[in-house]
Amino acid sequence: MDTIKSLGELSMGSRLKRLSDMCMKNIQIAYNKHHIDFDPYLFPAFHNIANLGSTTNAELFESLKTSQPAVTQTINKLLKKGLIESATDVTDKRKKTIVLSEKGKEFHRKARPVWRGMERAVKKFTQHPANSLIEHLNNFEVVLQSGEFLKTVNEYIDVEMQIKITEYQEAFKQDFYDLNTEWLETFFYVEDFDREVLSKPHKYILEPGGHIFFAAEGNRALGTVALMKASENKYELTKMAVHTDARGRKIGQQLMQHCLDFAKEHNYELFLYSNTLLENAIHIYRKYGFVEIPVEPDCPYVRSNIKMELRR
Amino acid sequence: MDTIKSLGELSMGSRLKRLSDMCMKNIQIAYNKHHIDFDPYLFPAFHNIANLGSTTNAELFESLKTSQPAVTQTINKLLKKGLIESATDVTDKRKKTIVLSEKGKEFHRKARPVWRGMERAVKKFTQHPANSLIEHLNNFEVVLQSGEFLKTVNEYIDVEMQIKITEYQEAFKQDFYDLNTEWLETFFYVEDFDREVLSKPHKYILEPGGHIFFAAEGNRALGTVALMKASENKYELTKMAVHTDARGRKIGQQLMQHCLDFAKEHNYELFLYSNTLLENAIHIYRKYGFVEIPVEPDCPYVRSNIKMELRR
DNA sequence: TATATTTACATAAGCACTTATATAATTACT
DNA sequence: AGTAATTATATAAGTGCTTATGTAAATATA
Repeated sequence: MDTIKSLGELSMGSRLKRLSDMCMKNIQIAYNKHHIDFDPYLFPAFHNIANLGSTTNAELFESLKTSQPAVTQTINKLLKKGLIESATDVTDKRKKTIVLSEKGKEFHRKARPVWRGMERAVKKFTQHPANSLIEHLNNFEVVLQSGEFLKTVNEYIDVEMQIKITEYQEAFKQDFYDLNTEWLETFFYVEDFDREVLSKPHKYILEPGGHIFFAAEGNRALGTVALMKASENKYELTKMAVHTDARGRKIGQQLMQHCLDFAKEHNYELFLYSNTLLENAIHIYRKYGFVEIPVEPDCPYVRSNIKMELRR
Repeated sequence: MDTIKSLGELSMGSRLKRLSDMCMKNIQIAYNKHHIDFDPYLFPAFHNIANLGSTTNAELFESLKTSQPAVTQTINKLLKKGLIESATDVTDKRKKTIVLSEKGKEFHRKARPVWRGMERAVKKFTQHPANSLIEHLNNFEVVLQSGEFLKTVNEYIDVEMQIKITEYQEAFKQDFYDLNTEWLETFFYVEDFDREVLSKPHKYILEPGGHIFFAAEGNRALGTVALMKASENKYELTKMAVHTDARGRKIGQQLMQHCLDFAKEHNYELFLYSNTLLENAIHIYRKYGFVEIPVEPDCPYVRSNIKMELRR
């Protein structure tokens, strides 16, 4: 027995509200499952701010079609979450200029595949012909209630978040530089020679016969690694870097496995330089079959105090 | 610029909520316009209680598919409005038996044409094929925002509430009795002879060549009037009564106009007995052309102190 | 038969909105 | 130029839901 459903067109308002609640709840669960700290109610406002670049309370009020206090309240929530920043306008002190914070921009990049997954799932269950609005609502409600929608959302998000290892591509040139300098800055410091090599991958890595790979989520590079030719079939595994907000997704290991497969296929012998400070990295190297060998006196990296090679 | 709309499937939750709010607001306006003191949010619960006859908190919880506290809160609102009554169950003191109050039943009868109008309007704008849920929502939102929905709802409600004057019909026999005794009880008292005549309209009015008319809203009689044959072409206008909760809808005047038209067509001369206490009634009689004439000594009604006839 | 568990309903607090109103800063008007 | 009107945003209080928890009555269990 379902009164609201059986009333059909007569309780359209309650019906829409109930469906909205169910929809929001499902989306919230999907966010949680993928460790996205976000609230579905904030989405339209956040998306709008991200799209406009810089906006104001009044502008959001205009495009969100809610009440002006609702906009103020939403802005406050986004501020509290640290996803946006606001400042009083210089020319008009009544206005507040709202922009995404660094955290907000980072979040936006991170959440994009999740949103793509959600959109695809909603479309799957709602983009089909029906003879009335109620019929559409009935259909959608069934998949929301049965858990089928949630299952599909999660599947689609997983697909969208899937990491693919790709060859070097020009679109990722800047990422190659950024990903590497980021961790260098964290653990050591970026030398001029690093900058030179990282900004000219063609000259220093690809043209001499080496390879660069990226771990990409959609069109976003989350990690990289390079194989630099040392001699005829000896290659140095280097320039491995993973984006900080992609930690825990085993991207380093996927890149490593790809290099190993690639090396085996082409009959390459691999070696690498590292530093004992980087315990996690070295742990992974060992796990994948690298063993420590003596560092030669003329080691090219000042920061390296350990050399390893792949035991075949 | 409409962010939520342009996001399409991606902001389905917010979209449904916004539409629900718009829908509820429109319905609320329609209620107000027709002087129905009701809240669209209460509708599913109220309808359920009316349909089940007697129910409990738990039963409503089951069929409304909301949270149990929401049911309690809704029940409290309905109690506050006096539309329902609740009592602790005799066999299980935890339970609360909920039934419509007299006011609730009366309201239910009164609101029925309004609901029919609302349902027809929603169906008009949502019962058509579309290729996706979003398309349906877009279409419905347009008519909600433009005011077209509201206009149609009001029109349809007006049609559903329209009063039609009908000949005597057996289905309204009890209404003929009830409508008349109700006002007699209010102003005077019901005599045995009243009961006799009102319960046997065939014997006392129709068979002697008289007529009975009803003012009906759908299948509900809201008012009645009779023309009793006094002599060959002289008829007494009598038994005029209008339901209390239909006051202000000019039902008395419609019945009166019908009698005048009918009398003219059949070349009847009309007269009536009344009481000067009934100021409003006498005002209307005068307005429609009745003028006071002397009451004969053998006046058949004890309660009448005034006699009027139609100046042709 | 006494205690634990379950059931039916109520209460409290929170959330995302709403309307009504306040508070500044800016613009219009005479 | 000084006051009034308008604009941009904030605050307060209310609404209809939610989840979490409380309370009393009925039922199960030992």
